[in-house]
Amino acid sequence: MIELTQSLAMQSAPLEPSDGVGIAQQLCQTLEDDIVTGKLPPGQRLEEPLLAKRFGVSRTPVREALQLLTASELAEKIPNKGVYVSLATPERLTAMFESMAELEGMCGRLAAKRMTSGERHNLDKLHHELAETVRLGDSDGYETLNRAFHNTLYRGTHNDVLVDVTLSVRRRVAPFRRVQFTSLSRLASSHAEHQGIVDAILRGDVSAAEQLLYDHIMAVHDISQDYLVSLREASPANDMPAFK
Amino acid sequence: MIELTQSLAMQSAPLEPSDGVGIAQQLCQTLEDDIVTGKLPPGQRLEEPLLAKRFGVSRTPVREALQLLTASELAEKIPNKGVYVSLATPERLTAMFESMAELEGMCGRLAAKRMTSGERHNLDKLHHELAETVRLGDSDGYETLNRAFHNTLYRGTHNDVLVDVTLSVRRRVAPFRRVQFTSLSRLASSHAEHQGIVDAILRGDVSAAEQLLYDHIMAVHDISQDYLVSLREASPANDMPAFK
DNA sequence: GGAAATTATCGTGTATACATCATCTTCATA
DNA sequence: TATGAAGATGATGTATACACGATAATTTCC
Repeated sequence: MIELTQSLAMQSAPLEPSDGVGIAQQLCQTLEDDIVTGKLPPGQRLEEPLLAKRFGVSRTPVREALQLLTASELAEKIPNKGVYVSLATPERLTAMFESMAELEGMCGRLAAKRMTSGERHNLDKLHHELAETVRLGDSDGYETLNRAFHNTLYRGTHNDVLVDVTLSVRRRVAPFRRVQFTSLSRLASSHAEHQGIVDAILRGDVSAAEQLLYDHIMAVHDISQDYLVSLREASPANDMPAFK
Repeated sequence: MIELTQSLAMQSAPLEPSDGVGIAQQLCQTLEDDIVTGKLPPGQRLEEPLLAKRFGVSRTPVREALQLLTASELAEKIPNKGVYVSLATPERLTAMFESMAELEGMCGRLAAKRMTSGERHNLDKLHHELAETVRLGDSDGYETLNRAFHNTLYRGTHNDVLVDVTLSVRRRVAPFRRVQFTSLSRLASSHAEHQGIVDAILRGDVSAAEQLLYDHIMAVHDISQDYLVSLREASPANDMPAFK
């Protein structure tokens, strides 16, 4: 737990206030990245004074950033108790995965119906670029391109609201989905699943696209479930207070 | 526009700081109600100093409340420009309705599969209570019970995340969905549609439940679209600045 | 007289200070 | 020695003050 506290207390990037937008947004982005990448594990407490010191700003933008995180369900705010990185229960993780799978399936069905030929081509192109990262065993590269792959699918629905909703759920599951990329064999099977999805989209098979995407998401469920259990067992998360 | 400014400037409820929770949450709830009920029309600007004066609090909780509104997409925050009640474009309204319809259909499908007999009984009971409000022409009562009816459906999925997502989208469309209840004939047809939905749920017909709920939501689309157009034509909303 | 530049005003973004609440520690008493 | 209460400590919730940026009006110059 010491190293975690250190990582919170350590001075970080200068965070120039005269950037494109406010400091709070930058803070939120930074914290979000740290949460998704696991630097800030689920259950970790986020104290305003520490973060303020770390980034060399006052408490106000920190508060705002924490509020943004809370709004996107990446963190939990407990009145008079503090803010904590969200730590899901196994049941809630299952619920998140099922929702994600349903949403991806929905997007796939609509995308298979509505994507322009240009969009379909882009998807296929990303799929081939992903093949290269699999061959190299480049899990970081795969993760990045995989995100772009799915984003392309979402946007293929031509429904901005649906894109927003899907992205918000994906952000919530991201900290738990991420572990799949540590396994090279999972990388390969993920890519194999993509193949079927791309085929279905290209031939406009709405049912197949929906079903394959649903399965594609649920395939990661068990892996993440194990990861979550290990987190809840041996982590500083156990001192996370419950709601009253 | 004068009456709008007045409604913003007028002193309101005392807003005791020692309530159950923080002032910001109360503020957010109040503003949300005002937005949904149309007291604050889409496009209306929300200025921190005005709201602070109105509620007799400082700018800090006001800022927090506006941020919460922004997070739930009920308001838009434009850097260095202010916060405005969200005013959808016709395209975005269509996207919202389609998303809502897809989500309701999804919930209906899962609910038809998973609801306990007790839950199915509750749904049927609510349906009969709704019949009474239709007979009386009580549109306010219908709106309240209708909300409970759909909530019961969502919870029937036994998936908390899906419930959250669906509720968040419903909040976003609420200001535009609401106009349907002003027409008594729409009240009657809405209830007639519920009949088919309840039947499908009770007999566990997942496909019918999904399809009927999709149609049930989309039936309101045209009405709301007309309402939106009338809003955008004759409202102070036109001075709402665009993103840059 | 018109257009452009400058200044004044207003609102947001950030920082600092104060008040309130919760928790932890300590000391006294049974 | 154990238990409970009271004070100390620290974090959150709120309020006030200052800085920056934008917009609009006025003035000046062409």
